[in-house]
Amino acid sequence: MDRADVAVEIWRAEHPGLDMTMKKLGVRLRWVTHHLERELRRELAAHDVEMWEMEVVMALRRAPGYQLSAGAILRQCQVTSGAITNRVARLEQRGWVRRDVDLGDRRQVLVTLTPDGVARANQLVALKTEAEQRIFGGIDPETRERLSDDLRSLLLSIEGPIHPDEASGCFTYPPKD
Amino acid sequence: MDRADVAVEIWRAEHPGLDMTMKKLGVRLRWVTHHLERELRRELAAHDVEMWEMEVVMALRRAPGYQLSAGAILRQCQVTSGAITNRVARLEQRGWVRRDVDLGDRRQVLVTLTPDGVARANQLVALKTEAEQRIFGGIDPETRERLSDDLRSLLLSIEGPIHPDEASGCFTYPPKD
DNA sequence: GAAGATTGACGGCTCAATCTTG
DNA sequence: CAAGATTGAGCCGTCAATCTTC
Repeated sequence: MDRADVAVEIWRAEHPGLDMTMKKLGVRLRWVTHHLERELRRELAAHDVEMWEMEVVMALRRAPGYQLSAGAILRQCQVTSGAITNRVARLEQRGWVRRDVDLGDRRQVLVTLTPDGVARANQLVALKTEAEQRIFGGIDPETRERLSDDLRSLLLSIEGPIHPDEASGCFTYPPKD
Repeated sequence: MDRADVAVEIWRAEHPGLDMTMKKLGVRLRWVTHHLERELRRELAAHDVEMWEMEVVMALRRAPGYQLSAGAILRQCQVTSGAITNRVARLEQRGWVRRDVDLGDRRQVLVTLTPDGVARANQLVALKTEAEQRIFGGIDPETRERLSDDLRSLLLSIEGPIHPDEASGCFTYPPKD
């Protein structure tokens, strides 16, 4: 009997016979994700890092040359362009990233991790891994892999496959609304 | 090849042999949840409702007598007490809820759905169900149920079982931090 | 003193408007 | 005109301090 079972009990009483699988699935997804983020937030807070810093730094850490355009960052972080402008500005002030105009297309701004930024990013990888292990370590590996595979199917059904070739488009978000 | 496969490719290249299951699991969880919330947000926006309104109203809709203490709402919505005070105040202003002092324990405030609030809540149930079907409808029922079951195991391993008897404690959040 | 709710300062995000470049 | 980034206004959440009631 988990949180989702209890939550849908009221609906089952009102509308017996209805399939509650999707409702339960939604509740469980939200809560597990919530716990994961909470755990990560705690881990980071102990090292004076905040979630938004990690999101940007990790996106750059994965990029070739530790460099991404502002637009590419916003697609990975799932926030608006205004938010990215502010985030990058704050990171620049702390000396973790550098901002340059793209000479090929002067509308774009290229954000690059500084050596300090790379060092910081490498710390964060470890912290993130610890948080993940603390949250996901409680179930047996078999269940964990099945879960990951099924979530993969679901994610594919929502946003379709990602082609690794189109490096720049890897994380592009569906058109707009 | 989904978003998670692409994202961990850089780590696989740097540290071959490492188990990436947990990392992928984390990425997929966050993105699926993100899509679910985005879909729900769009659905609600079309009816001039915002997420925070729905969270509070739905929590009350499920409660016996459509009534919950401010603290109970806070535990279901996963926000701080200050946020709840504001949310309830705004809902009260729109006439969806009523606020009364608990006569049994005058420290507590009891929040109750008004008839207008109940009507509104019933609309929202339908909207939420539509969003869920749009997000979860793309995979076969078998996978969906397995996914729900495995997430149940994971959620139980994180927060333990919930006893339906302790009605008031159903959604209580672990001590503090 | 502890628990529950409220308040206000502050931070970060969204949104729309604007500017620049293609 | 379209695309990318920046700006400022407004909203909402967190956090810490405060007040009331147990």
